[in-house]
Amino acid sequence: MKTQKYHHGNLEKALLSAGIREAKATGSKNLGVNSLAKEVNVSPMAVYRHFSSGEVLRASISQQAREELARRMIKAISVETTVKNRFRATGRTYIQFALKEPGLFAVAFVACDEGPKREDNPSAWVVFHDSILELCNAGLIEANEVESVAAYAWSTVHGFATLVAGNDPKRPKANQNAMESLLDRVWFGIVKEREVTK
Amino acid sequence: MKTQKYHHGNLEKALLSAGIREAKATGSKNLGVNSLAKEVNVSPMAVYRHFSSGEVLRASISQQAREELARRMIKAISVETTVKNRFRATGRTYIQFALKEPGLFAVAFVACDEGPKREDNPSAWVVFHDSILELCNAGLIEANEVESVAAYAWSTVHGFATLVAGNDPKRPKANQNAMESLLDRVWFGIVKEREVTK
DNA sequence: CTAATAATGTGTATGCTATAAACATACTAA
DNA sequence: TTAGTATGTTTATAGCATACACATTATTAG
Repeated sequence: MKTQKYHHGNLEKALLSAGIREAKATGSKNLGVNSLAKEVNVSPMAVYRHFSSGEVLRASISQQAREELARRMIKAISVETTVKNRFRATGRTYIQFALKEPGLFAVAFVACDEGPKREDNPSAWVVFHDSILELCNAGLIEANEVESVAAYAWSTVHGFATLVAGNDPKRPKANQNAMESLLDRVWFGIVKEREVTK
Repeated sequence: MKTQKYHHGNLEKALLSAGIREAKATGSKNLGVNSLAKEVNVSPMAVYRHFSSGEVLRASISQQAREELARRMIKAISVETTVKNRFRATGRTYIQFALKEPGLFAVAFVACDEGPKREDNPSAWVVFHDSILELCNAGLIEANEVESVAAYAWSTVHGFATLVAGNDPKRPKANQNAMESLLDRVWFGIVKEREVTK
């Protein structure tokens, strides 16, 4: 057996996995080069063969976290049958992600200047935006409203998720009712008076 | 003249001021114990006479930033004459704070576990919440809606501010129109169909 | 007023982190 | 096989937070 072979095999993936594991457990703490290197039984400098800096490593972990969110959104959408429900499912999934995986969520959306700015694949933003284009195609909103609706709905859901995932004592109560009530209000903010007048 | 006196005079306040200055300039970078100590011409260890750790120092700087936001909200409210406009002014001020002072905004709302959790004074949250209680007293929303409206409106405004202050390429356009359009939608999400039916 | 004490500063030492440079090993392709 | 490339390790440097010992000033009690 060559348990301790010189070359790791797939250090890059191992580091990202370790990062995700740590993020789930403790959020953005413990995502340093040294601690992650130790976690995968490799010397700290080995990390730099795969990531040009600790910041870049963390940016990649962050991207992985966002892509995990996007996958959950896609899965949630797939079982819905109406455009309105698909849209709503993206928001619900986003908030539930923050509730179930607060550490991952925190890592996913830290502001980071670094990183090669690769596009997330899949991208939560794209999934979300597409669900709004669907609303437009279905005639529920006007074409010239798409961007403002996107900014509004994304802001609300992201803000709520941030608050419930955080540890602020003033954070909103994070139960199912509060979430659905929020999504109700988002919907009213999107359709404005149209729904009630028609 | 005793320019270089042994005791500083008011090191605590000087450190907080230096922190706010740095935050305005570069956000949460450069808020380390050493760099702030150097900025006020004092040895690093002197900092610990006033803050038990670097984290506590940063938490205090963060609190100062939030209080600055609260003061701007109070000022903005003071010139408005209707409950609706006062409410709207809190949201507008919040977003403009993020636009004009992105570094300060970032520092104000970093999730921090540390710090003695003193109440902000004045508190942006309290100012905002009070403006919603005013909506209730004016009969624009029901008493049992206050908390859900607060969570919703705070989430939307906070989320939008976070996005426009950040450097995400997907961030919403940060112009005056986008902000007012967002505030319009928030209002529809609050009053739902009541305004159009009455 | 003076001496003890508390408050607030400095200097030095330790251990942690990031990362540069040089060297070692393993994989791959001519 | 052997040269070259990819991927590790070791060692060294520099910065940061912070403990500990000591210095200076401010305050307060006798």
